[in-house]
Amino acid sequence: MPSSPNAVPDTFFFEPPLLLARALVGTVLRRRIRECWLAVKIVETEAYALEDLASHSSLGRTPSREPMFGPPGMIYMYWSRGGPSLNISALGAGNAVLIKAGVPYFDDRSPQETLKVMHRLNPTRGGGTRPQHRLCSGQSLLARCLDLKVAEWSGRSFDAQRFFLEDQGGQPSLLQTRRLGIPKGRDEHLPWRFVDRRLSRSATRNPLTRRNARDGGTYLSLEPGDPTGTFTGPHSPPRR
DNA sequence: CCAAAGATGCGCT
DNA sequence: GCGCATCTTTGGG
Repeated sequence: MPSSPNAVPDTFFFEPPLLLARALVGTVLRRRIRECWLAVKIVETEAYALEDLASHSSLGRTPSREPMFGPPGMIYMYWSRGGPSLNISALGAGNAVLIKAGVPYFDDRSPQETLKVMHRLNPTRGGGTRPQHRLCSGQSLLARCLDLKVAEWSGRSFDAQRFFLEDQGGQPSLLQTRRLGIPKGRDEHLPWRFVDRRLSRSATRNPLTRRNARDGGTYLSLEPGDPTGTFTGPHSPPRR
């Protein structure tokens, strides 16, 4: 028998974007494909805000960006550079969290054999099988291996029948650092990205697996219960 | 048309 | 593992 659904309550999403981004790391996305429940544990997120030059919402309110302005917990998806990306609206109009990377997750509801389905949904360019730790180690890879499409999911809410979020109760040790892919002058140095330290090799480029200058070796350590991070490495430039 | 909150392959260490 | 060039696909201008 499958275990009973354990979706987070709507109130889970009623947090400002930085707190929600932090809270989301370690939670599990459940996605039903026919009779099969796929699951991915989130290992990396980024926060975006209305008054944040990197955010889509800062570019103005349009129909496709409308979910970012909706109530907390709305799904916002967009397509960029050849792939889809999954976001969840946070407390405050225009605020959201980008789900940046994950790892396949298994339990009674989502047994090991579901891995085959995720591999089939997200093959390499040549049709080959990815290493398991790289199967959903990026925002588009994650959306693909859960079969989440912009047209189908953007503007919707989570749904206990097909796609929902589950809190596993763990508080992973995190690092907090700069977001990726933000152009110069667009609030690129805000440390609004959160990575599960233990699973950092399944995240995108980060200070634990890469040493290049774009992260500047600068990050914060966030331990369970810490209200704020502890600096590790040189200081980053101040905002504006 | 083309920039974009990406991904990949390749050459090097 | 790391850095960079190249490929990708779409919506908004």
